Amino acid sequence: MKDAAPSCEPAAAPTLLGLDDMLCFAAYSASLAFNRFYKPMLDRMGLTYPQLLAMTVLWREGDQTVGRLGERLFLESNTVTPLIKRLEAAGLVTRTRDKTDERVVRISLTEAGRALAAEAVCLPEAVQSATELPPEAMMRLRDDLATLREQLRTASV
Amino acid sequence: MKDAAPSCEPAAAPTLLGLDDMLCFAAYSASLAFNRFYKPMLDRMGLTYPQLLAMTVLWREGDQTVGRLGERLFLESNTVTPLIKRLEAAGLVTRTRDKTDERVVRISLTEAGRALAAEAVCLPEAVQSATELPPEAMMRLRDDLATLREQLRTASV
DNA sequence: GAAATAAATATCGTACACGATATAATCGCG
DNA sequence: CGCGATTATATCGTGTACGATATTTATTTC
Repeated sequence: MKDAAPSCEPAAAPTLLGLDDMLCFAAYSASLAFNRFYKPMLDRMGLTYPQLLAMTVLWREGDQTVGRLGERLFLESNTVTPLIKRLEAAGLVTRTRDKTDERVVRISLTEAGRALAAEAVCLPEAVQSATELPPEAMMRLRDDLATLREQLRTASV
Repeated sequence: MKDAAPSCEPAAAPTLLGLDDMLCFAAYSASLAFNRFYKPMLDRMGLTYPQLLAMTVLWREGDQTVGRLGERLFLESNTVTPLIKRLEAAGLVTRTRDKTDERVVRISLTEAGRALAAEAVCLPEAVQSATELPPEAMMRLRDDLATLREQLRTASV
């Protein structure tokens, strides 16, 4: 049986979990907490958190297309397009149509965008000192979350 | 030294992390993945994901004020108020001003709201079968995320 | 007990997420 | 070559998040 959407057949003794018992809420609230933790630093950089992620891809992996950037961030064009337009309006990236395939929009860093990388290197430091999590524990948590994400992604297809 | 906002003093050898090295991105993308994973089930229930969380608190902990609900979800009134108003419009909750303190809005489940709990019990099952994560591993991941959230929260204050 | 203050909720503007759909360019196939 | 299908990006509407601020009610303080 190949059902696309996860279905519900009540278990033997199904229990209604409390908020603090739910893995999804732990991930949700931790993600929001990261956003708030970064906020003062990102404000100084003139970026939002999703914009930081997009810039990170550009800093580390060079020019991107809208589609490729969406693949990296797990977002669709309806989210990426306006985000990139705001980065363009801020003078951090340029958007140019690919000459050989006019459907593709190529995103490149400007000098200002490249320069901003210098201010981003402190973010991991801040996380490290805030959590005081040993690097190995942090890496394990990160990898566990990445695995979880992939399991949820492949399960819902 | 008691600095409110996390500051940045470049480390000895600061490195610009890649997307997949960042714990914050792991949490962010896992949280989005949960949202997408739940979506088909939540659609059948007529709820969004944050609405499910609010309903979960009401199911498990009874009537709530706007403020108390915000504390549980780590959200402010500017997010909770419109969310609850949509639940009210859907006939799942009622909003009544507290008689003894007219500033307070008390949120209560309607019969329809209470009945919806029956459909929510399958969500943990779906997560379990999608991830095939041993209960102990799931609980550890959940608790690690809760700890991380608290560390980020107290650090940014 | 009236003014200042604080507390609880709500409103507004901006920026995501995302389903649905539109638009435009390229590809595939007869 | 032509035309339907596919691909890449963009647009639109709804629902969060959240900073700033408004509004209403309660509390404090003089």
